Order: sequence, then structure tokens, then C-alpha cells
Amino acid sequence: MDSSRKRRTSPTIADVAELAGVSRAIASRALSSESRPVSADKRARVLEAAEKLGFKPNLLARSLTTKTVNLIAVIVNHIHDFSDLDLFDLLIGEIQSIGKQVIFLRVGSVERVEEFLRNGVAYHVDAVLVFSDFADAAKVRKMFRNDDVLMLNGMHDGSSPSVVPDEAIGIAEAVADAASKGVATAALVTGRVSSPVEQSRIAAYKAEMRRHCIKLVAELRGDYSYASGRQVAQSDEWPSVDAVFCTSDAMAMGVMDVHRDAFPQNQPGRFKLYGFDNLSLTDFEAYPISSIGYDKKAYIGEILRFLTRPEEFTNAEAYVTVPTFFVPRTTS
Amino acid sequence: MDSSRKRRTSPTIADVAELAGVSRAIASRALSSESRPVSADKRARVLEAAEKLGFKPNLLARSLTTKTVNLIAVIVNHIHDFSDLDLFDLLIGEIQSIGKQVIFLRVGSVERVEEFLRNGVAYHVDAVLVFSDFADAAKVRKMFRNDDVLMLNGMHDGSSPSVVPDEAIGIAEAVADAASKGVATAALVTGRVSSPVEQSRIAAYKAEMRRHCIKLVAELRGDYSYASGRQVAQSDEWPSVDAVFCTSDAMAMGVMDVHRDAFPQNQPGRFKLYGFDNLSLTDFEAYPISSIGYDKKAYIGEILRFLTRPEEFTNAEAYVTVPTFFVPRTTS
DNA sequence: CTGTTAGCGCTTTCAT
DNA sequence: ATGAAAGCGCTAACAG
Repeated sequence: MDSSRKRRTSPTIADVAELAGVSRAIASRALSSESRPVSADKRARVLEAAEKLGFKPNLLARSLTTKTVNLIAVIVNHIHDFSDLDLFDLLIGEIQSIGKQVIFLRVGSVERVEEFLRNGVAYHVDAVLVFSDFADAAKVRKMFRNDDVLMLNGMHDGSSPSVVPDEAIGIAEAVADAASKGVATAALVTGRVSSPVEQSRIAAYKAEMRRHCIKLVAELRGDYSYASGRQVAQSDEWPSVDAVFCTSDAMAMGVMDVHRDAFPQNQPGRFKLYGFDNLSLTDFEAYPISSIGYDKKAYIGEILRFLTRPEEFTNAEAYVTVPTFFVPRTTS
Repeated sequence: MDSSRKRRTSPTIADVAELAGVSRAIASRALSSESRPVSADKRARVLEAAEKLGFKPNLLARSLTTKTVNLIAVIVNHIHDFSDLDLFDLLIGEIQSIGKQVIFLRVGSVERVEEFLRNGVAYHVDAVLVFSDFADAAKVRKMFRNDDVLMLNGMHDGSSPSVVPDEAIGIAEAVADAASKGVATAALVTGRVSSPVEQSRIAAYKAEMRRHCIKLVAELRGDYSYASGRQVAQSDEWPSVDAVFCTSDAMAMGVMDVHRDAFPQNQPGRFKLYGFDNLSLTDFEAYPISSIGYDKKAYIGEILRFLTRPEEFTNAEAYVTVPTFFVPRTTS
């Protein structure tokens, strides 16, 4: 019956210990990644036995005692939250390189988010990276253990650690660029104004325009998407201005396609066009849109610092900032 | 000291039971999603206690006895494997809607994949969706329990369940479209020819061209990316043909940008251009590329059927196919 | 260095 | 309907 048990389920550390002729504790130590004291020959026997049996530690059982699962939760509204895919690809790669795996939560369309999370594995991960704005910092802090949560959605309230691109820098550079080129009137195409991030973004644009005496002629409302950019650009309210600032590259692409005739190949367009996000798409020849970006490596570096040394994010450094910068292309 | 314990760690079911004045077993039953026999008043007390304590079941501990974690692993090479983000977004949403969460593995740059997986939680998930071609079906089958693995990378070998878009259909339609428009010569821009999927894709194009007496003048090698499309289009080997078939939309976009002058707005181009994947980008005005796509909803529907009723995928139905279709746009 | 002994938090017989 | 008790697989004291 012992063998029948072995046949059904995969071998446990007890099986390994038995085959190696040692106690379970010794087997555990020999198999541990940290160097626990075990005599050389026993360690060898254990390793051999484990190999022979094809032993795979049950990490779930392990986590029960070690209180750590090597699992990081990433919470987003939608996949598109990662305005650039490369960021996501890089992030997962880096997290995996420190031996952790990523559990991915899309809360965009989940009604009872809290209950959903509460009943899932996500509640017991080592850390939570919050890109979604499904809840404010205080609520998230209540839902999880605070020191395990990193707010990446801009919804920090001063008491939750967070890393955020400092958008004001790039915006200032972009508006200064426009001013230096004689822009006197401008339009602003915005996204979801309900979001705090968007609000401060808009505020930054307005402040910089004031400073450079650029007159804000129109403020048009989109939703970050290509389609909304097109819609806005086709509407009756579309103004005649020297420059158009969009709070997303996708909207800028929509604007550009509607006014394609205003942008002759490799020549100054009828108006300057500025996007936001620095999507890799803007490297495509058809959408050479000047944009605002930030150093993804640096950004992810900070996130990884949080994951590996969370204690550095407890107090003063709880609010980390990554500079953004203006990326000139043909449309400006 | 009891209260001190409570303070440090989150409440367990024992705490709930104690507060409700019942045994742990009763608490467990009352909290269970399945309807176990518990008297109404005790159930109410347990629920109230759980609510009051903010009890969150530790699913990892639960999985130790139930042998199920409600976790699905999704293995990809890189994020870009999802040629269309929408697919991924939809997939995760659907998986979550059946109460499971997704653990995301990017194996593109992980050297010792097997070891990496083996040492992670991913090894203990309920099911594995393999988009990556990091290993062939036989090896994957050996790594995981076979009935838990769904091959989505085209690397099926007849004994692993898999669902695959039937690319031959769409390719036949695309080539037929070209033939009907008088195309007599064509070039083929391919991706990584090492991949079996790509090989059969290429074979399908060739067979259809033969059938329609379209002469394959050149076969150029890219790597699916926009950049490689550009590179190929700029090379000396670039032929003068009636049609160019690319095995990815990204490469077609690169080709289009290099030969932008060959594609006047809303008019027949100097040559027909066909992509593959039906990226949502091809709905953008700047890249109106005819392409080959499939019904994402149907595809994901099959994946979910596997997740919810795996027994249906054991024998005859182990190899499921989703039809592809040609999507005409301005470039053809 | 090694083995024994307790658990981790939860579910599940099995009596009652 | 209920509770006691036995684990799930593993690690961490604690004595030797």
C-alpha cells in the first residue's frame, strides 16, 4: 500500500528520506537552497535519491511554514494599462530573475474585487504591485499588509510606498519645445479626467502653457484610445491651433490620421503634435510623434529594489520618483 | 499571548470558530462554497464572525488537502507572443470569471526553464496553458501531468490536447483573393523558420500558390518583427512582384512603410500586401493591411472548455481546431 | 551533524 | 448536525 500511494501522488520528501536512509529533516536540509549543516555523504545520498525519484518539492506546503511563496501579484485594470508592452515583458523577466513568479490580476471587469482577491491565492503573495486604480491607497493598505504593497498607479497618499514617473519634468520640456518654436495657441486632448493622475497631468500642461504664454484655446475630452483621438479630431470643436498636446500617444495617433494631410513626410506639419507615453509604436514611420517617456529600466529597477529590500521603502524613501523626458520626433 | 498572535498574523479559521463558539470543522463547512450540512444559526454566527475578523482563507493551506489551488499557469516566450493584446486580456478575464487566477510565466530568456518551473508555484497549478514553444509536447507532458496541459503553440504531437487555429483556411482564402485579382508573381516574407508552426504556414502558402499558378519569386527571411520587415523590404533582394505575403502583420507594416509611395491613400497599390494575425493595429488608418485572423472568442471558448471540462479533451477531441479567415483591407 | 517532535491553516473522515 | 482527531508536505526548533 505504500507503493500504491507513491504511484498515485508524486514523491514527497519523506520518500526521498526513506530511499536515502536519513530522516526527513536531513533530507529537507540537503535539499534546501541555503546551506544548512549536513554531512557530505548524506547530502549526496539525498540528492541522488531526489534525482532518482524525480522529487519536486511542494512549494505550497513549504510556504505554510516559511510564510513566503515567492509569488508577486501584479494588479492591473486591463492589460493595456501597461502603455508599453516592453515594460511588462521586462518587469516579469526581472521578477523571475530573482526567483519569484508573477500572478496576474485583471480587475477591470471584476465587480466584487475585494471578495475576488480575498478568495484567491493573490491574498497570500509576498508582495503586490498595484498598477490598477481600483482602490485608493488607504483601502489597498487595509486590504493587504501595507509593507507588501507598492502603489504604481499614482494613487499614493504619502503613507504607502510608491514609485511614480515624475511627469511634470517631461511636460515642461515638451511645452518649452513648443514655445521655442513659436507656438502661441494650443489645444489639449485629455483622457479620463476622473483619474487623479490625469488631473495632475492636465494641471502641469496648463501651468507650463501659462508660463510660456501659450494660449490654451480648447480642451477636448477623449479616453486615451486611438478611436477617441480620431473622434475628437473630427468633431466640430476641433480648433485651429499651433500645437496639439495629447495625454496619450494613442490619441495623438488618431489625431494624426485624421489630419494626415497636415503632416507631409519629413516636413514641418501644419501644427505641432505632442503625444504622451513614448510608445514603441511612435518609432514606426507612420506615427513619428513627439512624446514624453521615462527610463523603463530605472523604473523597473526601483520596483525590484522594493521587492528585494522593502525595508528601504518604509519611511523617507516611501515615495520614489523616476524622471520623465521629452522625446522629439518629426511632429514637433 | 493569544491576542498577541492574532495581532501579528491574520486571523485563521480557528479564530473564527472560537469567536462563533463552534468547532473548526463547523466553521470550515459554513465557510465552504459547497453546501455542507450546518445548522442555520451556527452558519450565521460563523459568517458573522468571519466578517468581523476580516477572515481570509489561506488558499495555500487549503490546497494542501484539497489538491487544487485554483491557479492556472500561462507560459509564453515573450509577452509579444500574444500577437494581439486583446486575446490575452480576454483570456485572463474569462479565467478569472470561473474563479481561478492566472500565474504568468515568461520563459523567453530563462535558461534552465525546467528547473525554474520546478522550483516555483507554477508546478502545482491546476492547469498549464502553453503558448511558448520552449519544449515539445512530449517533454511538456513529462514535466507536468499530461491531462493538465493544453498545448496552444501548435506543437501538438497527437497525444497532448491542443487547440490551434486552422491557418490553412485563411491562407487559402488570402491566396485565392490574390489570384482573383490577377496576381501572377509573389514574394513570401517569413518568420523564424525553425518553428514548426511557421513551417506549416509556409507550406500552406506554397501549396495554395501552386494551385493558383502564382509564381513564388522570392522567399525572404524575417523574424516577425516590424524592424525585420523593413530590413527585408530595403534589401537588394527585394523583388518586383504582384503580391507580397508576410507571415506576420508587423513585418507587413515594415514592408508598407518602406514602400509607402507604392500605396496611395485609398487606391490600389503597386503591389498587393497581405499580413497575418489581424492585429488591431491594422484597423489604424496608416496600416490598412489585409490579413488573416480567427475568432478570438471561439478560441478562448475552447480553452475555457478545457479548463472546466478537461475530460472532454482526453481522446478524440484532444485536437481542437478554430477556423481562420481572410480579412480584406485596402492593401489587397 | 543528526533525528525527533511540533506545528503551519485547512479539510475531512469518523464517531457521536 | 456536530466535534475530535488525523493528516496534507514541509520546515524549524530542540535535544542529542
